[in-house]
Amino acid sequence: MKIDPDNPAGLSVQIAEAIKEAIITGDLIVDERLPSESELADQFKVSRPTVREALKRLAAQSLIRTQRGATGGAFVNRLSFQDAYSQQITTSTLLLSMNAVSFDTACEARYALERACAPLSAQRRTPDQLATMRAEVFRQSQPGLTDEAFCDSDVAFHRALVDGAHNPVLSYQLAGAVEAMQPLMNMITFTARSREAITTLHSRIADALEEANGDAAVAGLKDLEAETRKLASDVFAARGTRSG
Amino acid sequence: MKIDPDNPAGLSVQIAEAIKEAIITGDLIVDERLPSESELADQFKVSRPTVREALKRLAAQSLIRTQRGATGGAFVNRLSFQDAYSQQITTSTLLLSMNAVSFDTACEARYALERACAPLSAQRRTPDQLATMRAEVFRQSQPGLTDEAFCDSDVAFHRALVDGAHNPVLSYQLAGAVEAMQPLMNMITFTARSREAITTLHSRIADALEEANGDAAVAGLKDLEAETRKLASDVFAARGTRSG
DNA sequence: CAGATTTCATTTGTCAGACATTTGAGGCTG
DNA sequence: CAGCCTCAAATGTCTGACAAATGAAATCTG
Repeated sequence: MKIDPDNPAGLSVQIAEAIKEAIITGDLIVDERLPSESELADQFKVSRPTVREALKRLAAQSLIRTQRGATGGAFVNRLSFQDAYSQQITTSTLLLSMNAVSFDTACEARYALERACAPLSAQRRTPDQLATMRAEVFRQSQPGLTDEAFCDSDVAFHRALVDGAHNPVLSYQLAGAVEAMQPLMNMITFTARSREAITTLHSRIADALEEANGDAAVAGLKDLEAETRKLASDVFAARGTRSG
Repeated sequence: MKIDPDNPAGLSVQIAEAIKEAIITGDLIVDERLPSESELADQFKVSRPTVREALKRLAAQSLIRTQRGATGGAFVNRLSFQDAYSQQITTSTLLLSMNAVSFDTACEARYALERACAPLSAQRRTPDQLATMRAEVFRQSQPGLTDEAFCDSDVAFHRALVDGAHNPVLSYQLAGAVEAMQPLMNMITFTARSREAITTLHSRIADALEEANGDAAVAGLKDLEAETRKLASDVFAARGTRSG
């Protein structure tokens, strides 16, 4: 772990990188305690605040956790799927909102990824997950639902579909894609008729998964993608030029 | 932006969350300059080092960038796809290495996601991307290649396939899945015969993309997945029980 | 001697003030 | 007008200090 005081990147950045590297390479293993801030400051020949800034960087990425008290200190954190989810969702949301990603592009990506899950989900979905989807379909058919509630239900439906694949890596990867779409979806006001079309397609997809028919589920998702994109293009067209 | 001094989470965490929220909701827009550290310290009624720790947390997530000098300060950063890539790769790599994700699970996820790209890539891949794939196939067929170089070439091949879909959101999502697999792939020593099988399948997939035949590309990827998993199970079986 | 209580050392969290370094802006000079 | 210089503003870093949390050891009590 060598630190160059003249490196323009900054001392705390270098220290953070060094520790991060040690974690990735396995030099520091999960739940291992790092030296105390004072000891690290001595080792790296810097002051304690500088070390602290480095540790904060790592804590922001859930790479370490800190604990106060006599036996406290910084510990290498086991990155949970839950932590990874939330990081991914934040990153994806910002990426989409800051880079003027078109609705079509995001939509295409989302449904392409979901179609990847569908065959697995058709084989493995639990009765519980199927029930969740049915319940969300029912909720979506209720009149008087706000747009926001409809979108929430939509996310819950798709989440159950993805989780049905029983592959945590897939679920993790898709969490970002599905959730990050929500702000874009919320820009759309759904008419009663368009809601009905979507709900019907959801129902069809649930049927396909119940019958363990992966191909039918994929086909249903394709139709749903087409419907969603058509709906969005209508909305954006009606609003005039501000579709960016 | 209210800060509770008694909140056990810590002041710097609360400040970081408050600013992050302001960025996500759009109260702070891209390239907008935040107040100086001293001003923030006054606003939040905390000391400057505390503000700094909060800013470092945000910088670690590429949410802000800092610049020294007279016109310097902290600016809201436009999260680039490049930044998002590297964050995703780090997160995915750690997630896989720290949670004992089985090779099968990771492999299944990776190929499921790639198959989602294949039909799009078949329609849109540029001649350049096709040439990259051909070049990597050629490189893989060279004798005397180290295992590591073979894996690198494998990643490059699949990267070209994914980028061929010309959907930056898909590329971003898959970067993590493909790259995070590399450490697991590197655990495998490839025999000459298994390399040949993989290279042949790569060639077949490139053919399918050249002919704009998405179905054939998907079929090729399915065979490749089967081959990879068979290969891995053989390797792990040969090594005895330590296949976790 | 066993268990409960108190004290204490360790470590992180926060603060205050200071100096070093970078860097653009404005003024000065030729 | 162009080039150089000075200066102010802001971040980066350091020193030293105190507060708060917390587990462990020492002490007290039955």
